[in-house]
Amino acid sequence: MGEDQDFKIELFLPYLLTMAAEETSYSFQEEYKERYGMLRTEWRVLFHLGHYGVMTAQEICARTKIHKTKVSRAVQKLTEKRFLARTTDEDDRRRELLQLTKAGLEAYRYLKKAAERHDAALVDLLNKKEEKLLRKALLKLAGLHGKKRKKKAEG
Amino acid sequence: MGEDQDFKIELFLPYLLTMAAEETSYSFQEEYKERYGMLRTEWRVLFHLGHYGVMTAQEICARTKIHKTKVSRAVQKLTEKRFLARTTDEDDRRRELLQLTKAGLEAYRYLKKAAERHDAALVDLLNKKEEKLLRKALLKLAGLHGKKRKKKAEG
DNA sequence: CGCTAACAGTCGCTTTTGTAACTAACAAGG
DNA sequence: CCTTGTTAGTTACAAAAGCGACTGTTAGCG
Repeated sequence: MGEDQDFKIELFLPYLLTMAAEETSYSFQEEYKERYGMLRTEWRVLFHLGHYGVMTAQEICARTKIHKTKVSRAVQKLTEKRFLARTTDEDDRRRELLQLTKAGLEAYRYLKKAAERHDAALVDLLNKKEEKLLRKALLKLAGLHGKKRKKKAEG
Repeated sequence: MGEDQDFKIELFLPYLLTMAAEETSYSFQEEYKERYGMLRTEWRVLFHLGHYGVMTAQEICARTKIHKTKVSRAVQKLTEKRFLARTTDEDDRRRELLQLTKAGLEAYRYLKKAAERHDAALVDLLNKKEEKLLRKALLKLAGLHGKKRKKKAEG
């Protein structure tokens, strides 16, 4: 028992990714939590709206892979905070067009800058080659890569 | 509004890491969830005990950075499942020595193999260089690279 | 039209987490 | 021995996530 030499959990990719994600998210999380009382999903929704402009909840779901109930609740919270405004799409009354308010846009700009700072601090731990390959590999693993998946020759 | 070209959330490391972690954890999660009704923390505790042998909850906390209440609850669940046995350390009656039962050890062996399979499938998406640098970079970002374990016999 | 299916988004309930306060055991100084 | 402080682990309660079922709207089809 103990100390098998073969397979260590510390090198298991999902484990390693989770650890790295939690570790690196922590300090940035403080910013949006303390300054704006936001949760992670709220920050993500805010960021997407700031970045892409008007979107529906469904489009945010598709892009982030966050479940629709979670997005729905984040949109509620952001609305309460007066960071976003919702209007029914008159061409399809099921849809709601989401858009940041002025205050939301300000928060977005502030947090974007903060994110850039945090990202730079992290990149600082790596060398150029590592950074480049890391982002590339992560895009692949996250399934956010353009369909570059190699298909296995099937029978 | 929309489409700034400078900074994309998709390239923000904490975001990318979280996405990759969630994506890659999903399929493996099914295994321990469906087969053993385990939660993620339970699997991690099980794995550490299987890998390192007898440990206390506190040692698991230190190694995994999981909060002690979460570990405590995972230990409870694993005990209910008869996957681990606890004995008070008579040299320090605050401490509890945790050890896998036979059933726990079986589950550990099964899940370790499953983890190896999942890891291999992920590595398959990358090339050799990417894989090597990815793990190295992740260890750094996760703050786990300090502990270079010696090959010395276990003591 | 009237029916059924699909979709956008919300609500309610249960499970999990986070946080702080708690118990019990040790340790060190007087 | 007592006091005070620290550590291992648990418990209680509130916040958040997960998941199914619900409302209202559109789309397709006979």
